[in-house]
Amino acid sequence: MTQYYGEYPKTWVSVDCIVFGFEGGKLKLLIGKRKMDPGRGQWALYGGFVKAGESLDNAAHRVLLDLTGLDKLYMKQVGAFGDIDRDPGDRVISVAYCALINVKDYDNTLRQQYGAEWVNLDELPTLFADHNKMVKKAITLLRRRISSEPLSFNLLPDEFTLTQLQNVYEAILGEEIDKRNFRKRIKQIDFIEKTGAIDKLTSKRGAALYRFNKKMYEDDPTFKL
Amino acid sequence: MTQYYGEYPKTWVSVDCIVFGFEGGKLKLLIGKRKMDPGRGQWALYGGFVKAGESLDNAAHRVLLDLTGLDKLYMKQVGAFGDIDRDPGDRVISVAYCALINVKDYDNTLRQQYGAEWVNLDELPTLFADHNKMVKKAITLLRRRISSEPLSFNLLPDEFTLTQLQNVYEAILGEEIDKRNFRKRIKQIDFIEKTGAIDKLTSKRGAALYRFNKKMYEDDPTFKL
DNA sequence: CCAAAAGTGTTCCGTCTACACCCATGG
DNA sequence: CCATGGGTGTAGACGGAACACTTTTGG
Repeated sequence: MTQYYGEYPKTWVSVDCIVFGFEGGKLKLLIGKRKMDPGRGQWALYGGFVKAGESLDNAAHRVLLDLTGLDKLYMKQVGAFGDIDRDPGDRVISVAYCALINVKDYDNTLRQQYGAEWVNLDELPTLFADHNKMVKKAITLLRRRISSEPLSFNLLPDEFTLTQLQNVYEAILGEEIDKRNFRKRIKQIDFIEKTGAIDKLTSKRGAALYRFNKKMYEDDPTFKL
Repeated sequence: MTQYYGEYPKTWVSVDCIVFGFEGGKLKLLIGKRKMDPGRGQWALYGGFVKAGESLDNAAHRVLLDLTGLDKLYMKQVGAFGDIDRDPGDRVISVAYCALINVKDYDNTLRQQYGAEWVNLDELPTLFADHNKMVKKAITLLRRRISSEPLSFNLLPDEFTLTQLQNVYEAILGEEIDKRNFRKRIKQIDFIEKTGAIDKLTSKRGAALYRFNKKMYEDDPTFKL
């Protein structure tokens, strides 16, 4: 059957999905109770074993769909975690993936069906195996990338106010940003465009709604916030 | 034997080592002819399968030592490559690692013994499988990290001239840097210290030698070049 | 009428950039 | 004596940081 590598040992390889969400000015993480031994019932990232016929990227998408119903997310690899004892069950190499969504885009009924929970990042419980380590690395990457990649828009509805956008940046960077400076910088960015619509939900006065123009971004993907 | 995950499929997992070197103002890559089918005789990164009892990090170090004699290098994970057809032999997931050394620190006799070759990065041949893709990603990471991590010193002898240091930056960033501005910035960095010695090899006048003070760096690892 | 969030400019300071000449010496 | 690489300072532009008040309107 195997032509070439038959003599070499194989290993279990899994993927774990780190799904960040945003709501109420806070960054959250999607976790669930582990449904498998060992560690059954423990809080954990959504993960599963990689099948023979699927790429790592595909495995990450499949696992997330199977376990949470979430589909078609933009996912980015965080890295491979390969310590011998990282998994208490057996030697498993795991590749972590990271995704960002707006909490409201994940239907609550669906979420409950799957038993998924949003928890504030600053109130994160101890997770199964080395999952906390994975989350930590994902946040580091996120912080590094937020100012040069248009990631924030994944965490917001299609139309958003500048205050919401600023909240995302503050949540990810973990520090306050001056409102006037922030808005000044946003104005210079062509691919964040005013829609003309007004949001009346969050304030009495109403706030202008903006939109991320993907086409315009792809034409000129250079910016610095 | 296996307690928990017996029903799940296993996969071959390998590590591939990207070793960058620096010499004569150029960034180089260490490659060798593949000694295994398929692809025997093709240029390739140094790689090998991960054993049951070793972590990914350990596997990377072992493979490099076994195949090149290089030991105790600082290695950083580049990422996991998991496309189904990335390896023409069979389905293998590979984790790429990256290291930096000074070409002169790799004894030439040893190098020839192992059949390793330094090739200029801008004259890189087509490598086995997706190894070119790995190298590309490693360079991207390197560029991103060079200005906030003291990586450059791995590519130089213990004592180096400022011109050499500048050459490293230029080779990695792929652009020319103004000499005066570069030296001005270096002067502000405490952990790059003048040794007092003079290098008379590369110029008639002689150039002051500098050294990376690791302790000082660890005391205050914040800098920006 | 007042609480709550939206919106708006200017000044200052530090940082980055551009730029050209003299120095020391081995051959 | 000259070719080669080493070493040095300044002025102007630019960008980031600090900072406070007015507007709108629902309740």
